[in-house]
Amino acid sequence: MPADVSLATVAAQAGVSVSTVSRIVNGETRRASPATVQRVRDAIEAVGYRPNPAGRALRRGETQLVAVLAANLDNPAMATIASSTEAALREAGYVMILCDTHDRPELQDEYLAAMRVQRVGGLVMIAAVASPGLAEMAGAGVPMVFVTRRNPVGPGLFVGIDDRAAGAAVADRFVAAGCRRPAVVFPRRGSSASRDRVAGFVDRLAALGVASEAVLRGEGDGLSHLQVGYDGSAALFERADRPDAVLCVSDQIAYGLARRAREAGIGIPDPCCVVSIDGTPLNQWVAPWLASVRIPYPVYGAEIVAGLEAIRRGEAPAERLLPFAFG
Amino acid sequence: MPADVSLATVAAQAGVSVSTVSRIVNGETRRASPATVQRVRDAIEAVGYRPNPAGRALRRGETQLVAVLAANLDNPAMATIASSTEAALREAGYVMILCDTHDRPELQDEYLAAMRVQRVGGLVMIAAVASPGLAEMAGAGVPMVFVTRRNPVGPGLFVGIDDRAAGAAVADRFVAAGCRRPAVVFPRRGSSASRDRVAGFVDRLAALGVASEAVLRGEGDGLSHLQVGYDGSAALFERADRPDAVLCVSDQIAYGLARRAREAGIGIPDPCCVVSIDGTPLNQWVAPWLASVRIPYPVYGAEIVAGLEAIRRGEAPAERLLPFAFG
DNA sequence: CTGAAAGCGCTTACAG
DNA sequence: CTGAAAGCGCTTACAG
Repeated sequence: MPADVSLATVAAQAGVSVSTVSRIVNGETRRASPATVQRVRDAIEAVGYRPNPAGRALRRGETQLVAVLAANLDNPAMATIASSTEAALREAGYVMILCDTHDRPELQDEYLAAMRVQRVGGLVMIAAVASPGLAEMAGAGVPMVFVTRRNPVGPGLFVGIDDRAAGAAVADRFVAAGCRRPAVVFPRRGSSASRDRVAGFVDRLAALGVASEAVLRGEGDGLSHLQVGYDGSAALFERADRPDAVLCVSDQIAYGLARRAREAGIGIPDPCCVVSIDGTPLNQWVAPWLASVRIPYPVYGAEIVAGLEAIRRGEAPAERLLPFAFG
Repeated sequence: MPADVSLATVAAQAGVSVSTVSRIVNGETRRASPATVQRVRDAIEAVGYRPNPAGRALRRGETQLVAVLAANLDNPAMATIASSTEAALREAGYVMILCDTHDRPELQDEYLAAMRVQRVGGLVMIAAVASPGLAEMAGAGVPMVFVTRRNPVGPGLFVGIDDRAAGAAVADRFVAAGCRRPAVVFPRRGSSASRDRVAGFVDRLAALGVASEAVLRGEGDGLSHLQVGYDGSAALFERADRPDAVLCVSDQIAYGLARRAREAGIGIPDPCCVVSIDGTPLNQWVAPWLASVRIPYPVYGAEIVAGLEAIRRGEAPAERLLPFAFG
């Protein structure tokens, strides 16, 4: 229905000027008489008017578009964040542009530049990677929020969990369960999130009397956490003194580890229990043997949008740490 | 870098009019002298000019935006399609807007209307549902392609596989393997894809001597195929004459069935072998017991964009059926 | 081969 | 309380 109805159409229908209609469309109602407001609203309704975003964007120098740059949409956790962000943005009147950077700095920069040209009203970086353009962008005045991973090249609003605390919680559980040989599997070229989870785990174990050197570490390379888990756990399972409890810093790493365990004939959770940090719903279906720290990804969207709007209002960007829990 | 550089900036720099610059930017080079073309190109380079999409959209009445409406981004197959579509669109100079309809007609219509207002240059419907607005949209002249599910309310360009043939291929395999009690699990309120897979399976079995009545059917409700598999397989496993071979019309249904089998203490693939249609990479990691017909989702993106551009060129929309294979 | 001008739809000082 | 006018950046007949 809206296609050729412009402000002018409404103005003609209501018998007022386009200026007046524009003001009312934008909520500037107190400067108009109640009768006019009503007449204009009726006219809008009657002709089915919806503002043309191009006209508005041209004038304002900014669109209702918000770009989400995600490192890897094939990762279910990121797909869930993207999905919840989409819903929250829509709710708030924005439209989501989605870009998959494949964790590659050049591609991230290419997108960043393209989104600048598009005059997006905000930028959501899910697992951002360090890149020249990222630093530049921060200075451009576009509201930006960093999800899951902190801004690798500067300050910035962060939405995520307390990663150190999550790692520590797993350490507590292992010790409480009487595990004797804890291990952790993580990506070698890790993000702030991975690193913090590992550090929180190791530090808490140390505080509880397990020396850092006694904690086995399995590192894997590559973008795919499935592969990281598979590769990173290989050495652990070949040892004579195998671990009896392994922390995987993501669900996908746990899936990769499970495949390795299967091939090595090692049972999970007995004799080796596995805990991951993510807690994606899929676990219950395909990995019932897996215990997890559950991250509330479905609520990330709302937090991200709230953060974006806080920046837009000029508030000082404060971290938004969400609660996690075993489950 | 581009932010306040407009056609006028370039024109001043090159010492020509904006008309001339505009033409050259748009590839209209043969009407200009080679010297001018060169001068303008240098100027563009020098000032880092990139056309402002808002100005262009306002003038042309159409943007470089293409909207992808997906029924459920939490479904890995759809996430993979979305991801490959994003890459192909970017390659072709478009920008992807992503919307999650949650398989709900009202939400789909809301998005359709919003995308119309945005003046998107194309619409990609991944698993579209029937809705009033969908029929309307077809008449609006926006290029549209239907992925996975055919247009439920009319004609339209389809990108997918030959679903009947995929079902039939599974029937062939079951018969060749000497299975005696085949079954199929599918969503009760299914799409064209589900229905065709089931029909292809049943018809081929009939042709091979297994009467349609002898094929056990498990149906499940709801949007989640995980749940569909869990619910739909319950009755199958309670029977005295349990199936020895089950076709699940999607990977997720197979995951759901597996959970049920686990709880019922039934082994897979022995005594009951399971085949699904999807063949997502995750299978190898979390469901090594699962055989699949593999659908080449990573190439969907390129096909979708090719289809969009064919429509745009005014070609008659022909189906684009992609090859599938066991693996 | 090139440029001046109109107009896409919107917002916003400014004048009244 | 309301409107005329300018201008955001672009494209495209039209004139030369």
